[in-house]
Amino acid sequence: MTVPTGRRERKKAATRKKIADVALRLFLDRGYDAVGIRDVAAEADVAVTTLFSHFGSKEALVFAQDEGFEQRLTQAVADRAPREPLIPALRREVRALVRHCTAEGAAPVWHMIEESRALREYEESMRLRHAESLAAAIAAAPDLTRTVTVCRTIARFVIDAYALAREAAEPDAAVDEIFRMIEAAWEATRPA
Amino acid sequence: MTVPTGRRERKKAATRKKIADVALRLFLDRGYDAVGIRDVAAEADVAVTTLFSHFGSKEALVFAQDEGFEQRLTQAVADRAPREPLIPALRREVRALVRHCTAEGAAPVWHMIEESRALREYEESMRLRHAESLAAAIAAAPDLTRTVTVCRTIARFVIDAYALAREAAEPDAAVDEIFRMIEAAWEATRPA
DNA sequence: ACCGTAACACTAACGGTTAGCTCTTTGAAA
DNA sequence: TTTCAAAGAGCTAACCGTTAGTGTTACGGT
Repeated sequence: MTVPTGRRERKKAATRKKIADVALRLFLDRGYDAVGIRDVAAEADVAVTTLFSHFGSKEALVFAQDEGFEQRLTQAVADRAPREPLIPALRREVRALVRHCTAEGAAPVWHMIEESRALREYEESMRLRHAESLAAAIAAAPDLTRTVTVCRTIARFVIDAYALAREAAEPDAAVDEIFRMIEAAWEATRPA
Repeated sequence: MTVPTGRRERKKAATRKKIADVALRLFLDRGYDAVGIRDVAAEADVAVTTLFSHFGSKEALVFAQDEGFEQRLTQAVADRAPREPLIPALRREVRALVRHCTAEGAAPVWHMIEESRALREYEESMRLRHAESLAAAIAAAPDLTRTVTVCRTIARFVIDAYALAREAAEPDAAVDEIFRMIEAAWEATRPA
């Protein structure tokens, strides 16, 4: 076992962070499409291949910050207080996530994402992965006995709520409105 | 106004069809990733630029067949019998769509789609567009008075149902199970 | 018969991504 | 301490999807 004080890991993390920071700065500065991978690599003073060893694609550079998004949702399910109902816990977490990305400073980034088709597609694909994780977390909760299909369905609905509320004129109200629907859908699956 | 008997249009349609057919054959034969755009163009005896004037991307070649998917959903909403409730009409249509693509002959194509990351992402993106169209159709129905957010939410749920049922072990049963949830969600939004 | 234009073709390039190989650093076994 | 294997990083060169630029042909409306 290696003690977590690796110097390698620190260097690697530093390189990764530097690339992500440089990339975001350039993208916001000149526009996502106007900045090439080679530009980012040059400005971060790394080789193109190094950049791709840290990030799977150009789009991934933009979403490097919001890692843990996935974890927050699954933990909201797993870390509930005993017997706390599922849907309110998820609503609370989704509201927090929506607030986080409709906050002041985040506006330029989300604007950029909506502008670029590639970034939109990448985020949609990310959301699906998150939905799968969430479905697994719901299925694993010992106090919730539902079919696999129900778990996957509710997970998708929750992710939809996040996506839709973010785009709504009044995000908080939209979260409430959509979660009333999700609550009803969940209740309809209560086993006899 | 032009009479629809143009020879040009027939030729164009023939070229388009030939490209799509050749592409699908090659993809199923050698695998999606192993076949390049230049291969398809050469085999269909057209220039690469011609191919791209008919199809927006390599992925679009695969989905050339299922055009009208979008229309079927929006028409299921618009063409309801007077006072026919929304959700059963949508369930009927979704069931038909799911059956259509879980039928015998379609299996190799869907297998190919699930294998390729690019194709999966493309289809997800397509589904989102379909959800937006469906939301517009629901919002435009004169007998359904709901907020914009509710319309968009229900539309997403319906598209989710389609996607999830397709992957389920028993697609028909999954459609029923998910639509019970959607029905409940929709009822919860009934105005006082 | 004539003209405008839509379809198609060709070349060349751009930009994301990867393969192949080398060099250096680092952590740990000998 | 010395040595070694592996991981990080680099370079070159290429592949592949996609597009711009520029003609050329053939059809349809007048």
